[in-house]
Amino acid sequence: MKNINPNQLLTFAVVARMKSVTRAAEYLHLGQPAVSGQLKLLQERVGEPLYHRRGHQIELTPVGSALLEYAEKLEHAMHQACDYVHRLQELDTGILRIGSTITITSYFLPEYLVMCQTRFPGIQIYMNTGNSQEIIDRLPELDLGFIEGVVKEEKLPDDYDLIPWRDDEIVLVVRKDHELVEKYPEGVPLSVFKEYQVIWREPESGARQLIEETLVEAGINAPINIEVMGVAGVMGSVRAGLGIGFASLQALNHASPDLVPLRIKPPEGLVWHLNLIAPREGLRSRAVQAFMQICNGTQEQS
Amino acid sequence: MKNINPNQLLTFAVVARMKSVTRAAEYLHLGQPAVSGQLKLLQERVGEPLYHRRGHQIELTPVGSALLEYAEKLEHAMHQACDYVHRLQELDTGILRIGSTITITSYFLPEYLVMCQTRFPGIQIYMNTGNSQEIIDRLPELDLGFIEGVVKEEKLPDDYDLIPWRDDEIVLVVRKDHELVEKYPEGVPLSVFKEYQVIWREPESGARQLIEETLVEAGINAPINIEVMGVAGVMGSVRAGLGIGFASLQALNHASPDLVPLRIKPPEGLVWHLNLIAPREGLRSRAVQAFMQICNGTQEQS
DNA sequence: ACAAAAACATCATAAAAAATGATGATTGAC
DNA sequence: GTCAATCATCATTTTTTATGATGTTTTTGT
Repeated sequence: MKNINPNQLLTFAVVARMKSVTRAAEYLHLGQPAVSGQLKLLQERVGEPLYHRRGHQIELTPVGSALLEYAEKLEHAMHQACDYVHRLQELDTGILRIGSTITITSYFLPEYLVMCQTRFPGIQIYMNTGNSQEIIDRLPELDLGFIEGVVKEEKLPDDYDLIPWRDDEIVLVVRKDHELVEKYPEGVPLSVFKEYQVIWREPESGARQLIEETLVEAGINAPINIEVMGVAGVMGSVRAGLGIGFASLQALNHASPDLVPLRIKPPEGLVWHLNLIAPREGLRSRAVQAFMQICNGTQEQS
Repeated sequence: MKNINPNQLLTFAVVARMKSVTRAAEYLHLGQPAVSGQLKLLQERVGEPLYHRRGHQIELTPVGSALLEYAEKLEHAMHQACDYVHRLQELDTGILRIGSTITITSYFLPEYLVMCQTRFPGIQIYMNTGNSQEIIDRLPELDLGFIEGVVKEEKLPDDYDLIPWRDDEIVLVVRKDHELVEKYPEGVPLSVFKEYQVIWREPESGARQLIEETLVEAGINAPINIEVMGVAGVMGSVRAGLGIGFASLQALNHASPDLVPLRIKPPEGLVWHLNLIAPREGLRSRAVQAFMQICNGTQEQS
């Protein structure tokens, strides 16, 4: 003999509440014989009658009403689950674990995070900051990663894609009164890194790595005397007159006006690419899809 | 698009717990593709992935583990319901609402009630005492009725049957020192009801109705001067010397030895029939079936 | 590093379950 | 007593679910 089927209990709960097979059937968008059949099966499996006809209505036996309590618990649990799924589909809930580098976290992401929170208040966002390698290592626990520069595809878990996001420019950061401002108003040559005291970022910094690669390509060997952690540290040192620094152009937008950006290696400048690491298409949660759309500026409306 | 199916959630719960599709399939006595298919459907309906393969194991996404909580609630509710049904089938639970007349309640049923409680401690018994008519009227709320004498079949709700249970004898009750004891040691004629002061039961009493019918048949017109409620009342009055009474022979078994029974209308005596009113075969709860078997003395062992 | 084994996905097909529509029986109302 | 409403039952069709075979990926053992 077969076991009890949850659907039969759910059907039974509706019938018991409505006290009518016909109305329960309507409620469930089914025909009346379908409901009758389910009830019959349920009673066979329970082994005794759960109700009997009392005129045009239906009356539960004691066993029936005892079973009803369990059926209603089941109904409640089922309702909760459906409700959760529904909220998920409406993006009224969800989790987004983002990993990103210091620079992106500080100067690029905030506006998108705000947009996401505003548009989908139900989505919980967890931020996780680290250098590119750390982010790649933590990918399995992340929904979305943001890094500067390219990563060899084979270094990514292969159900993740590297997707170009935005382009940005690395610029030299100098004090407004620095001689370079007058000397190279259109942009400085790479040689300045050899000729001036440079405030370097930490070795893992994407910006520093780009500069170093570029210098190697140009055959310039620049000494590294001063090294500070983070964009803010560089800016502080530059502002204090310790030397010249470099940073993402975006970072300069919100800096104090006594620092000015100078294009490096004119006329095209030192462009770098910010990339997004996301699960392959089809493996993305709705929250991820939503955030990616926000990042691409192509928001749809609900 | 279809809605979520409880079975899919239950399957998902097992897979998540086992962290393996294959082992979950074994646990559920299904093939592995069946489980894979259910999971696939569930994910389609939820709209995003719930897990991903991580080597040979399975790892839930955040949405997956959130949904798992609901799935486990569902599983728990389902388990409770199945458990209830199972206990029901083992008669470890159940309800028995019995209606019976005063006489049967007091002198016939107790031993069976004790047997039932001993054998099936989980069954709850509710007793309900009233005269035959009251019991018949309350049948819809009862599981089992016990009455004396016959009821016309058409007066019963037609999903109930009248089933002969035991035979009993109505006897005259007199004091040990009463003259009738010596005069009619083998049994008294009906005429004693006319010639002696009789303590009558209330008019609804089955025993009284049987006596009255018998007297009418015999053309004897007996005066009714004293009327008391219940067997115990009759016995008390007889013991006090107020007159003679009548009662079920069974009632005399447990009475004090200063009262003696005398057969009425020898040699066959005044036999009456105790009947049981039960739902039609197939409409009986397991508890009812069990109690009926106890009443018939044909107990099976578990 | 390579082969074998284990775990899961996918597909076409078979089996089982559920829904339907038609019909009959019972009940309550007028 | 007739009519309308409600539920049960049945044969049939539709839908759902499970299966067996096969392919892919990951781990394990040598």
